[in-house]
Amino acid sequence: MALSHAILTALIEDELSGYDLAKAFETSLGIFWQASHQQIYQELRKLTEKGLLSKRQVEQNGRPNKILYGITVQGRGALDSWVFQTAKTQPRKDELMLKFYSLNKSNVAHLALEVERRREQVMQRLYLYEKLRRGDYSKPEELPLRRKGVYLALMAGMSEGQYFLQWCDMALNMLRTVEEGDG
Amino acid sequence: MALSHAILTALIEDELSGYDLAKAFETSLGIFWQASHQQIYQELRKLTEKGLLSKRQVEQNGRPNKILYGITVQGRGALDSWVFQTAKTQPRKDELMLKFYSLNKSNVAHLALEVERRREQVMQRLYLYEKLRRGDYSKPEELPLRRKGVYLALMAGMSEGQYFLQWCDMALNMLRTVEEGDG
DNA sequence: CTTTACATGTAACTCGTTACATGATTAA
DNA sequence: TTAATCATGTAACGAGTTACATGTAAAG
Repeated sequence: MALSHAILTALIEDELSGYDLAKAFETSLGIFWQASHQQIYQELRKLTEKGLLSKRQVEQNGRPNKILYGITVQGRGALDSWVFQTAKTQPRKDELMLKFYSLNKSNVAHLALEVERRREQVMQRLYLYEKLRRGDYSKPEELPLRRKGVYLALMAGMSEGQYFLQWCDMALNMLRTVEEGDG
Repeated sequence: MALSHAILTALIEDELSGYDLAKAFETSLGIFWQASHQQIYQELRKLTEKGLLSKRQVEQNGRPNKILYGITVQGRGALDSWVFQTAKTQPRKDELMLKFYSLNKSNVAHLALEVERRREQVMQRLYLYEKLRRGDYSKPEELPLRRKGVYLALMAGMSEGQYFLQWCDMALNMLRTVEEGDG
């Protein structure tokens, strides 16, 4: 049930459209939560029906009109009490890692390729996070409290990425040694 | 659709029951994939219907009879070709990290507590992984190829856990400073 | 002329969780 | 006698993905 809370979280400081939210899930919010626009629009409807969000149409010229959603008083209440509920450990799933349990002579080259591809993706994410860090989060000590929280999430995302890059290098080394030795 | 492949993966070397599989998802396989027994039994039925698994009853005395599942020739084929399909990046979701975007004076103490609890859970996982590493994976160079793959997954799980412990320490430090400063 | 960005939705389906359901054996 | 381990399932619901559906404007 955390998508609803992720959306409420995104609306703490600004009113956003469904489209804006979809982008937010690709950037800063996206460090630890993602959602497709299809999921977002359905959830926005539910949250509005429950009175946790308000909506208003915004006319635009040269562009499609949009609907801006804002968090209501009840919405803030729901978000605040959610923070106090104990989060259960998020299951960690990764298809690529699962594939390594099937490592054999015929797929070792392919898996090396997939690791390289994934390494590239993680590098791009890290580049994005680094821009955020240098931008709004360059002086963490001086940030208001809420932003310090976002900073901590950003740091978690960055160090996870950095460890992954190190793992990639080790794995690629091992895979190449195996390929040469067997190949 | 990866649960089916996770199950096939677990059966590469041994025949296992649904119950055994549930345990496997809590230990070595569980590093990067988890599933409940309810999910497992349903998936076993589907895989058997598709001819990717075979099953046989095993009579036991003093214990309930069990059903052992084994991978069929078609099952191995499906697993092998799955490895060659490009894995899409697994979305990374974490409710606890999401909560940090709502950090404020009234919840800072609670979030510190949740971080401590999570730290403890991760420590326990690391302890389990360390036992595995010292056991079957103490000499990675000498492992057969498939086991080298499992070793790499294990290393990924371990370094992810270790980064997380470091992050916890940094986060707890920051949260305590804030509590003192504001409290 | 083609792609990207802007903008919002529905329908069908699959995946995953929670609750329900049962029952024997062993260790504390 | 209480909890843990062994052992297998169904039903209902909620979460998430994929496919379908439409249309304008700006940039290359």
